[in-house]
Amino acid sequence: MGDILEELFAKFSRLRIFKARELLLPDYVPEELPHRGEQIGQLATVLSPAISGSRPPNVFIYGLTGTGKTAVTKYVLKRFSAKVSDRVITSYINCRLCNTNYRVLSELARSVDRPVPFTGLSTSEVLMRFVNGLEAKGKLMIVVLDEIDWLVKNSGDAVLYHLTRLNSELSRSKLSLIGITNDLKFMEYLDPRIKSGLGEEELLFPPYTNKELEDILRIRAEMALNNGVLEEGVIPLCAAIAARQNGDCRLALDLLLKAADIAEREGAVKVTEHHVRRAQREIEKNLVIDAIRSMPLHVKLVLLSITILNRKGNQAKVTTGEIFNKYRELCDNLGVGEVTQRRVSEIISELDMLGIINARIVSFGRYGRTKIIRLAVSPRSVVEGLKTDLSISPLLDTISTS
DNA sequence: AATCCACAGGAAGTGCTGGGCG
DNA sequence: CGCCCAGCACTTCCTGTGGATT
Repeated sequence: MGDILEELFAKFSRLRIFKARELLLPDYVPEELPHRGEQIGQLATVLSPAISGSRPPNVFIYGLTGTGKTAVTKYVLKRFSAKVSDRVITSYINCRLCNTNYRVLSELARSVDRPVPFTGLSTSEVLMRFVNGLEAKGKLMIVVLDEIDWLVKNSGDAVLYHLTRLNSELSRSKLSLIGITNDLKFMEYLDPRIKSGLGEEELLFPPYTNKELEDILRIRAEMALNNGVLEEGVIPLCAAIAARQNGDCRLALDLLLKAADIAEREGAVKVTEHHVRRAQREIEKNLVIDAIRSMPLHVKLVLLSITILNRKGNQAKVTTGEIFNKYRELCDNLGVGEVTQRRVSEIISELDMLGIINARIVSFGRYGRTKIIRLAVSPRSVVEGLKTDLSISPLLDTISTS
C-alpha cells in the first residue's frame, strides 16, 4: 500500500519538475537573448549590407566559452535569412567537428548543392566544386566558422587563405566569413594576410556577470520548469559556479538541467542546492570519461601508467622517463608493440592540454630536464573511462587487487 | 665557465585506412 | 584496374635548454 503510494508520488513528481525539458538543452536557441542586445546590434549592423545585396565585411568574433557567441550569431543569421533568403545562403560550420580543410570545404560544397564524397578527392578539387556551385547560385553566401582555432591548429590556414581571397575570383556571387573563437590569442599566430582579410570587423563578447547569469537562468527556468520546483538558492548557485568559470552560460544552463534531471530521477519534489553540487560533479566526471573513451590505445596506456604511478604514492617525482618505463611494462603485459618515447612525450602534452593531467617542465640541473606529471582527475574516473576498452581491462583487474 | 643530463619539441617522412577517379 | 587523395598515428632525426656538477 505504501509502495503504491510511493510509486504514484514518484510518477507525479516526475511530471512536476519539467514543463519543457528541451528548452534547457545546449543547442536550443531561445527567442530572446537577454544581456546580449549590444552584441546582436553590432553584428546586425555589420551584416546589414546583405539586405541590399552587397557583401558585408568579414567578421571575427571572440570571447570565452559560453559567452553567447554562437547563440548570437545563429540568432542574427536566422533573422537575416528569414528576410533575404532569396539572395543569401548561410552556412554554419563547427570546426571542432569539421576540423580539417577537406571537411570544411566539403561542408561548404554541400550547402551550395554540390555534395562531395567525404574522402577521395583532392582539397583543391573540392574547392573548385564549391566555387562553381556558388557561382551557379549567384548569391551572397555567409559562412560561419565556429571554433575556427580548431581548424587552424589541426589543418593549418590554407583554406582560410583561399576563402578570404575568394571574392576576387567570384563574379556572380559573393562570400562573407564569420569566424568565431574562444582563443583570445588566436589572431596572433595567424598569417598576417589572413588576419587582415578575416578581421575586417571584430567583435568581443564579454563574459556574463553573476547577475546576468541569474537573470538568464530565471527566464529559462520559468519556461522549462514548473513553478516552485526550484529551491531558493539553486539559481544563484548555478550562476555562481558558472561565473567562476569565466561566466560560462552554457555551463550554468547545463548545471540547472542536470540538477533537475537528478532531482527528477530521485522523484524529489524540489531541486535543491545539493542536486546542483552533484550535477557539477557529474558534469566534470562525464567530460573526463567521454574524453578517455575515445582515446587511441596508446594514449590510454600512457594515461593508465600515469594513474598507476600517481597512486603508488611516489608523489612529486613522476617524470616522462618513469612513465615511459611503466608504459613499456604495460605493453609487455599485453603483448602489444610500443611507441617511441617521442610519441609518449607528445601524448603527455595532449593529455595536459585536455586537462586530464598537469605537466610542468622542471630542470634537475645535472640530472636533466624533464616534465613532472600529476593526474588532475580522480583515478576512479580514469578507471571508469578505461574499463569499456576490452583490450586493456585485464590490466585494470590486476591493478585494483594489488 | 664549461659540461652534460634527460628530456622538450620541431620537421619531415612512413605506412595504413578508406575512399575517390577515369 | 592502377593510381591518386586526405587523415591519422606514429617514427626518425634533429636541435634546444635550465641548471647542478665538474
